[in-house]
Amino acid sequence: MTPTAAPTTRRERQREATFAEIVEVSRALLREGAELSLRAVAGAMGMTAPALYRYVASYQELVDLVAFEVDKAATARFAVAADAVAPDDHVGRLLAAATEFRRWALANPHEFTLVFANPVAESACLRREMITVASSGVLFTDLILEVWLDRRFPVPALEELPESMREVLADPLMPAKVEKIAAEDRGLVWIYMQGWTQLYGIVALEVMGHLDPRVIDSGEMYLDVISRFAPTLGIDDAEMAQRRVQMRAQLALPWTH
Amino acid sequence: MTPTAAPTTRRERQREATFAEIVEVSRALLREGAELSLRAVAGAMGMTAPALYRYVASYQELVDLVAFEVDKAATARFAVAADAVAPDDHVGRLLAAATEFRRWALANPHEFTLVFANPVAESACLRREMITVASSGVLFTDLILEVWLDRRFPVPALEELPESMREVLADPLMPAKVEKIAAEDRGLVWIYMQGWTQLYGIVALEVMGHLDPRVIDSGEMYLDVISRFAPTLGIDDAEMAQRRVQMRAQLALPWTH
DNA sequence: CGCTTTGGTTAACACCATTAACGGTAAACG
DNA sequence: CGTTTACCGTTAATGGTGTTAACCAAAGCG
Repeated sequence: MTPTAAPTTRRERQREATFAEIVEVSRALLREGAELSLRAVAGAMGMTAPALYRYVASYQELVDLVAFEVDKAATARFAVAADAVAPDDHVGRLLAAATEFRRWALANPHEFTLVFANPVAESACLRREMITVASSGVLFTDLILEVWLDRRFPVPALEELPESMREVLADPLMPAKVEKIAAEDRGLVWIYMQGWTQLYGIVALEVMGHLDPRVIDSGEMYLDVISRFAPTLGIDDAEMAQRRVQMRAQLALPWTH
Repeated sequence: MTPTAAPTTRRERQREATFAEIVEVSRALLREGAELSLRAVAGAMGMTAPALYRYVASYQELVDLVAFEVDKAATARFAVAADAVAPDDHVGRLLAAATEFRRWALANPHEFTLVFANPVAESACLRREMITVASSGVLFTDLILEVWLDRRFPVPALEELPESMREVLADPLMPAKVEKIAAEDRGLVWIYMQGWTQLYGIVALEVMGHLDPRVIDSGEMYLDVISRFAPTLGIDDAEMAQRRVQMRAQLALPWTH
């Protein structure tokens, strides 16, 4: 999947195999509710804890690694949700991915917390760099770009943006895939950040439970957030009303308990 | 502060004293970066860990207790920030409190995470009930009510709200202080939830670091979120432009490192 | 074949929450 | 006032965590 070079030698092949197994077992562990621990991971693959230190430098590094992989796997789910929509319905694809993001987060709070509610400032540079290429980030930037290429909704000019943001938009750290966007259209990245803030906010709030449980279950606040942001993406009220009824179908939560 | 009854007897007085000390020491511990642990707390007050079980049932209960107290203390800071504004400038007071919320969160990520990024679903009922009377919640509902009593910005009628929300607004679980609001004006609670979602979203995102660091430092995205929500509170663009320059002064972060 | 590197082991350390058994002291009661 | 009792602390022990050190076997390589 991610061949850093040519892993020709047998040693390196086996090494990467067990490395992959470590991450995979870790994911399986916290998918079934257990919490990540070196001993548990090692035990699940017939090893003892200190052996893992031949592969990861510390527990935190394992967490970062798993977080990265979980993000990748989750993003794949968002993508299939988007691809279930007609390919020329770009707004529908974006909304489907967003709704699947919420659904996934509520169904897998552990994973969500691991990836999105773990302070990255404390983690090493490793995590920092990983986030700049976070799969979920590039997916959503892609989907928004897709919508914009279709609808050409107004995008703020660089001049009307906060001064300190211009250099950031010129070379954003966060996702990537910005090269596709012309310099004068970089205001689109600002809109992406706005949207990501909105989506992250409501989903994190719901996952953390800092909202009336009934509001969470109904998903109405989520729909409201999306609806209020819709005009920014060139979606008028009439269209959004229709989109809402579509989205409600996808809102249902597969409660695992 | 919270006399459940008459703590006349000497025993009960001393008991509540050490109880208060436990919470206080806990707060001091994680304020200086260390993380909460029964041993650390006990050690800091010249005791051994098992002794704490005379006061708290479990580690989780201590965490909940401390979280509640941290929220109370932080809310006090938000309140003084609001009170530093002219008492008839209700919007100014609300914005000052919100900005102080962000500043506090970024300066004390540990505390913020403890209070606002801890999944409450997993905690016992204790935590659940506490959140329904969370200090920060009642402060912000009060401030918004204050603005509304002054400006009477439009509030959605119950009929135009999502159907499932009506009973929630009639008797919301989250903050409190809803009794002040007439039944036909309960749409105001919906607006409060919208605003809280916005504020929580951007602040949590910044604290967790899932945003370009330069964007966080500048605070521009925070200002943008507030600005986009302003019209809902009856703040027009011209006024908000003025408010922004006021807010930038308060934005500066007292980095402790 | 011998040497080295790699990948595992066990033992140990320091920390954590939690429980059980015990003791002293101070309040409460007759 | 004396006795009892309940409270508040202790130490000891259990089982969990990440992490390091010392050691050892096997695979790779000259």
